[in-house]
Amino acid sequence: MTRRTKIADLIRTEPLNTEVLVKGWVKAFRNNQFLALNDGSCAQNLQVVVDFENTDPSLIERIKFGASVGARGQLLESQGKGQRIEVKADEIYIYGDCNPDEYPLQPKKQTLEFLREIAHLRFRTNTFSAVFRIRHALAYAIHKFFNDRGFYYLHTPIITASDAEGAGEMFRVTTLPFDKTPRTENGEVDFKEDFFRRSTNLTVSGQLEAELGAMALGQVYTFGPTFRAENSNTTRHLAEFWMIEPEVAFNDLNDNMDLAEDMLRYVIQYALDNCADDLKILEERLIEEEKSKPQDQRSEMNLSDKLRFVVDNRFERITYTEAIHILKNSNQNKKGKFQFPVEGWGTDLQSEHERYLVEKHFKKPVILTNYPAEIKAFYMRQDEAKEGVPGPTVSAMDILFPGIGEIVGGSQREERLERLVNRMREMHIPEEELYWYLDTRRFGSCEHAGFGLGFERLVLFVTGMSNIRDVIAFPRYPGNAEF
RNA sequence: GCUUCAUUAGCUCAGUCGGUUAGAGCGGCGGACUGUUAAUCCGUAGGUCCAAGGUUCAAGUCCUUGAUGGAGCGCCA
Repeated sequence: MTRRTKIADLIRTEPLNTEVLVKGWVKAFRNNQFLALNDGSCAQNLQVVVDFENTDPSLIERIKFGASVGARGQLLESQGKGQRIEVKADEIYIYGDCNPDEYPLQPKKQTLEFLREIAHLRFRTNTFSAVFRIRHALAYAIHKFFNDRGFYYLHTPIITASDAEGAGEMFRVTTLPFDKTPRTENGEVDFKEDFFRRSTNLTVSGQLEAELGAMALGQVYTFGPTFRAENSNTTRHLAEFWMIEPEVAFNDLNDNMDLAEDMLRYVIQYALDNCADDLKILEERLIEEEKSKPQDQRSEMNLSDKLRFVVDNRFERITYTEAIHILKNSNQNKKGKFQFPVEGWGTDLQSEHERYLVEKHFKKPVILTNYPAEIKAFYMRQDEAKEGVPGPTVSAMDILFPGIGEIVGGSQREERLERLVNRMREMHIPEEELYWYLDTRRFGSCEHAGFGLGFERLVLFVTGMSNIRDVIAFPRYPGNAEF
């Protein structure tokens, strides 16, 4: 009995003139004779040559686009031009029929919007199978990067009682009945009756818990799902997404930037080294897409050039204050071409400003640092006053990528108890609720830093896809939790 | 949440100034061909023009409201 071989292995080892058994799905069936088979193990299809004169016609009839089939036969050098090897089938097996009358997928170009509506089937397209193989490779590369550097993978809770993380609206987690919620004497919902005996939510960030781990394990990272109940309708936001959050004791802002930059460069290089075929599929897709765009909107670099460019060049590092200066003096601003004119120091940058810095001015990834304290989170380390900087700043850093915007947000953390508590009071963050966080500053506190990397934004960049809903299997966003 | 664009065959789209019976390509189905590469060739079926209301002699086409989808903005990773 021949054992099944994966197509990727056959293509790699090419065991010519041996009997093989392959199983997969029909991608094309030409001429009643040439069956293109894909089993998901790689981007390439394997050609199976069917001896249509000596095969039961009722069997051949069932070889339809999308059907699950198997073939047993000799692996031979291909007589045709498009491929090196092929299987000359002695036997064809039909495992699952696929009625083309009802099957929504067709062997032709389909819009991403249409495929999103049939996300349960879109894995079967070349584009999405490539995206999800690359997504896997990137996830693996991230674990490898951190593991090789002596980081510990820390699983932080998905359900949290703290709503003080300040990273956005949260989804409530409860087992209380909606029709007759238990009430206290004051008429408020009585969370003492709830599952956890208190109000709980889905996490918006594992950072605070990661900091706790870093204060003993030294270097930790999280890689898990994150939930934001914001009513965000953009190509770069999801209600449920995956985030990587390293946290390192004794690191300062510069170490933090180095770590983030090394990591991004490493994982992108990993994709270049290990996902060439899949990247090629996506690159060709992009080239086709570009053709329908007006000349001035076409990008100068193709996908692999863009990735190599990021790997080969240091990111530009500038302070928020310097960025404001560049923006104010830009021709774009002077000519009034920004929809939002660059205001004075202290307000957050609009995405058109970030895009200008990354895509027009520096033409490479940019790390913006030392933002005004006013517009950043309470836990970020307060900078010493500096000449030429109009107001208090914090040791924050945002990494901006072309086409994506913010891909990483991080900071050196405020390790000085008194400063941290003062800041929390100013920002009305309840100290009692975060006593455990403050304990790290009470006992053996030290300099430390970390950041959050939006995994889907990374996948977006590497795959060259344009909507974040197309780089996660089953996207959750306002009004949509299908599948 | 705001702004804006779209919604016509299974899919992608065309449909002129409001005017007769709404078209194409791909896909499907039937057939031919048989070393093909999104095979090719011939034939064929397929429509609640997103929904409701309105204007008009007449609406796929104009107006109002709503639904869904895209893009941009805000919030951020």
